[in-house]
Amino acid sequence: MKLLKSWGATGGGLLHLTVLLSLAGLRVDLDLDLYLLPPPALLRDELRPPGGPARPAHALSPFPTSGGWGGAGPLHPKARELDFLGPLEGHLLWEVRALGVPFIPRTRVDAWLVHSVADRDADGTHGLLGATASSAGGVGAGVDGGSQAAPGGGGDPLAAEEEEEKAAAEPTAQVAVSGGRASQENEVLREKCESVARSSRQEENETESSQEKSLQQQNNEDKNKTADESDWEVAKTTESRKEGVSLEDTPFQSTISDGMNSSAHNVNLSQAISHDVNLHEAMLLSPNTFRRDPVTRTSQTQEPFLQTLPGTNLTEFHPPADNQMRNLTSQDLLYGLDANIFDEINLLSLAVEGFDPMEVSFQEPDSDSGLSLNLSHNTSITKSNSYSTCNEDAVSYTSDLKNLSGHDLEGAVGGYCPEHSMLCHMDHSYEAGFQDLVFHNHTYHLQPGVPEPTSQSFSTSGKSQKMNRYFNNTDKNLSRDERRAKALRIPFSVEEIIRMPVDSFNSMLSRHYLTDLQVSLMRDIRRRGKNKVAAQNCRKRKLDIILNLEGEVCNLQARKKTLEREQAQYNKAINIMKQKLNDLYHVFSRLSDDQGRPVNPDQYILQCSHDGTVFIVPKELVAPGQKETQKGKRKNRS
DNA sequence: GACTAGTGTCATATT
DNA sequence: TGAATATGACACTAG
Repeated sequence: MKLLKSWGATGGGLLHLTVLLSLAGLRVDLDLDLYLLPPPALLRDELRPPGGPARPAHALSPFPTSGGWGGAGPLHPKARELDFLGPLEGHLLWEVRALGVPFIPRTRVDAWLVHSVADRDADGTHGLLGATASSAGGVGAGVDGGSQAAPGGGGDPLAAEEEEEKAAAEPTAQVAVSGGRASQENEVLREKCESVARSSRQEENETESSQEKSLQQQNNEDKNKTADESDWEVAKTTESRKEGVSLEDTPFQSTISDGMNSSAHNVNLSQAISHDVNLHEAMLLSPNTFRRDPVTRTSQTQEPFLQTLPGTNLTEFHPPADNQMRNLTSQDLLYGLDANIFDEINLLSLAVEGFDPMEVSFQEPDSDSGLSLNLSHNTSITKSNSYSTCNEDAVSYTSDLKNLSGHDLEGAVGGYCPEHSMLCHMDHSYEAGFQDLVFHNHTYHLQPGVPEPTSQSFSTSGKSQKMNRYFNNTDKNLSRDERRAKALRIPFSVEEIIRMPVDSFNSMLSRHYLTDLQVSLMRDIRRRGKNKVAAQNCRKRKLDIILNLEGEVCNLQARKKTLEREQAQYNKAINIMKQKLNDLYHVFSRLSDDQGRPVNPDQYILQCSHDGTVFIVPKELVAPGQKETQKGKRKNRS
């Protein structure tokens, strides 16, 4: 459904914003023509009902108010720094609020918007998430909300309370509150809404026609839907002509509000929706519902809710790719603005004041690390029942849902989680564990099988086992550190964290806005990663040393064998030499002189010449040195 | 079920 | 002094 709003009377430059709204698994494309408004005071005077009371002071946001809307809501923390939303934040808030429909945040800016608008609804009677319709077709509510905090905005607080009570009690009468000058603008607005709604319905009808061809089973449902849409169109047109445009008065709005606040999702909810059903968003929306109503949470299941969406082919549902979703949010929401700025904002939002990534952490089911940060963040659903009482939590909560659902896990670590649709099939016991996971577990890893004693984490229940299995299945291809990094939304890959030089690592830590927890985890990842590599190298080195030692032993054994062989050969040669000498001595003993007498060995010696000739020489003819040599030889022979 | 190899991690020492 | 590296010890897992 596309709605077009324009503030013709207020004039100004045209700023076209396309806001992607998601409602109970229904994606609602809202085209907003926002004109740069005149100064807030002028706008308040122009749009506020004549004599309309300002909102009571107790409903003011605790956040610092912006200058753009005169206290309409808190500035995005990064908006203060970048000053990009100064002229826009109030307008955008107003537009979102004016729709009176649940707004599923996709980006930090979205979360902040939801948070801001919810904060503005501090009285608890309004709000985007499951709140009842804003008063006076949103116009009055928005203006009043903007004027309530305006310096010198005037108005009686008591009267404002009465007005709000009256509006809560008589929603239909709220239109009259915005009468007067606003009625003329409503008339113009109504015409534009009708024209855009017609074109939108035409597109939807075309889509339905295509689906009817392929999905014959849904024919009846589509026909009913078309009929219902016609009825809704007639009713809306008639009602609008009677009372002016009031988005909240449409069946769509009322149904949405009812659906958000209770388990009843009647058929009207599907009347104004497209067939592009996002089950993941439906899942995301469901916790909002049971978050507001725990009783309903336990009694309501997801599937019946989905089954109440006629024309929705759940079996053929294909969740949109995450990049598509991101494109839709980053482009549609901030269309016309510098995307780089908002990319930076999304990155910077990691360090947004009040946003604690630990809130999105989960218990590591299979980690054997003993490191436990044991942060004690008491953010809980019970505290978030009223967004106006837990502002920071509101932002964190929306972020948590995005994160855990896999939608916003597409950072450098982990990437897009294609299994996010699995969440849509979880029963509520699972969701309860999911809830515990989000809001009670503040450790990012834990000894496997060892329940966290101080945590109400899901690890201590059957739900937690389901959750563990889910994460094990979902991230089983990821390392523990990768899962941890993904849980903490660290915008760097584990490989980068480990591999980059220390200078680059430190500069990276200083350049980016990272929480202490993220920095700590990154350092742990880096330390563990390097130690892992070191351990691998160490083991490899140890193995190499062992192998080298084994090779050395083999070499030494071979050397020993060689030496033994050489020794044997030498011994053999020595024995041969001995044998020759013995033989020679035996010949020498048989020698005789010229008279035939045996030669006395004590008087003669054998002397070898250089040419091998052996002479028998009398000892008295041999030099003293030669005599000693001959004596030694004789001793050896003996 | 015991055993073993491989691996991750931590604590500590060394560079 | 801090970071990187090396290594022993322990726990866990898979075969």
